[in-house]
Amino acid sequence: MTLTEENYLKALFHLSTENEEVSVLDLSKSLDIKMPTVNSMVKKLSGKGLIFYEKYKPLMLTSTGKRAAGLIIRKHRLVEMFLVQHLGFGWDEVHEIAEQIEHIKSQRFFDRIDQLLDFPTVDPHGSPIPDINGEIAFQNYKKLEECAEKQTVVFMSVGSSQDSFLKLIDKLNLKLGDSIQILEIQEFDKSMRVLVNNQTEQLLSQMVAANILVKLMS
Amino acid sequence: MTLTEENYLKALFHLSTENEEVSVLDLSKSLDIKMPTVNSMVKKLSGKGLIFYEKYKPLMLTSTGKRAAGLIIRKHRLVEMFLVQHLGFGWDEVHEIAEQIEHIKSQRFFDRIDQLLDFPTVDPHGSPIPDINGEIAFQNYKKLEECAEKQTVVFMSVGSSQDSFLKLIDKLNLKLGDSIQILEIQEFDKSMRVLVNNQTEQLLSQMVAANILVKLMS
DNA sequence: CTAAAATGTTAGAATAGTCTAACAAAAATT
DNA sequence: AATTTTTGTTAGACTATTCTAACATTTTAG
Repeated sequence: MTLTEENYLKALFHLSTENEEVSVLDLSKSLDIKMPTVNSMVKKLSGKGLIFYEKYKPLMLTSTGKRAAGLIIRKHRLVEMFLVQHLGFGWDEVHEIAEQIEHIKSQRFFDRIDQLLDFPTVDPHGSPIPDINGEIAFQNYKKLEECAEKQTVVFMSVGSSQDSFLKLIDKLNLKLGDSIQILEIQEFDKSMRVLVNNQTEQLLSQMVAANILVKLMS
Repeated sequence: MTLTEENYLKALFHLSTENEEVSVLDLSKSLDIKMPTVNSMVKKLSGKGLIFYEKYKPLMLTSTGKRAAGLIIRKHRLVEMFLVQHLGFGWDEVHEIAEQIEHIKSQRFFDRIDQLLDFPTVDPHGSPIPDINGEIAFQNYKKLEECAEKQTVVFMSVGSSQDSFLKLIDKLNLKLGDSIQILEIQEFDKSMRVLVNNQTEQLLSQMVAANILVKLMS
């Protein structure tokens, strides 16, 4: 498989997780590649048995395609974890580099990284790392936005990996694993006053709270 | 610069070190790419100011080209070192992977690896790692083949990175840094009986001795 | 339910990098 | 010096991936 094909599969996989149906236009926007190009590539991948394609119908990965995409995402996330844990990069700096390294052709290389990291199950953003079969674990997290006043939750993952969002979370001194107690929700703008790790108070806009994924305290 | 262009520069750099003059044919063989393709690529790189090119004349890198090639080789060798020291690969396994990772677009990535390795000056095969300006240190080593009986020398580098050669050196239990005392040279086939680290005796064919690079004991 | 808007497709062209076939120049050999 | 061999070049074609322009279908809105 070429680098280009891998990128199409990966994008389609991600879009399929986020939306019920994925259109050629969605894929086109997500890859920043014009529709006719996407159209022909989708046909090609359909010919290879990686995508179900019928004219004017939504796009879907076949099980082979899903597995292939999962394996690429696995590599991406392993690399991100490695970059953070062993090369000292910030979680806002690793995406671009992982985007390149994920295409390296060497199973052993990724196996070694997996081993070096002691077989992690999540990446630096809290996203699950697919297993060696490309199977991805379902994570049942809630958006902080949807939680009620007085609840205490644990920060498990982020809903966006946008640079500016990650940098903001850093600035707010929030880290994965932190406990968050919701002190007050403003009726006017749905912003939240929260207590982090029973120590520091922070004010979070609704937009930020929408991208903070949490689980309830067990 | 594209991956392809980088590979042409690197190959030309290596050939220039090995031979007085480098022809289009040499480059063609080294890259396993047909002459007409090489011819047009060389013209392109000449247009970019990386290669001096005149019809029917030997090929030469410009100083810009030399620097660019040096920087790619730097990345390659840093990565090889990393693969051996941190991911536990053997020195016979790292070339192919480094060949891919050397093209990653991220200065910081290689800077971090350099730092993690504590700024190494040689790669796992004893070859010098070019500095941040692509400048490569000259190494004045002798072929073991050319040394005389009774001399004691130190194994500093290998003259070939062929898989089969490296595996043989492993099998002979020879490592960079080992001392080698030449006990006897057979007149018939120029094979050498040597004493390694004052401990084990080995018999080395002339072909092996020709690819073992050494310095005299200081 | 028809018209407009959005989405999807086809056709044809562009670029990068590769090739083969044919020809040209330089080098080696006799 | 003439011929052969080796090396180098040109021309033209192919594949992968991209694009724009034109057209088609589906969906949405009045």
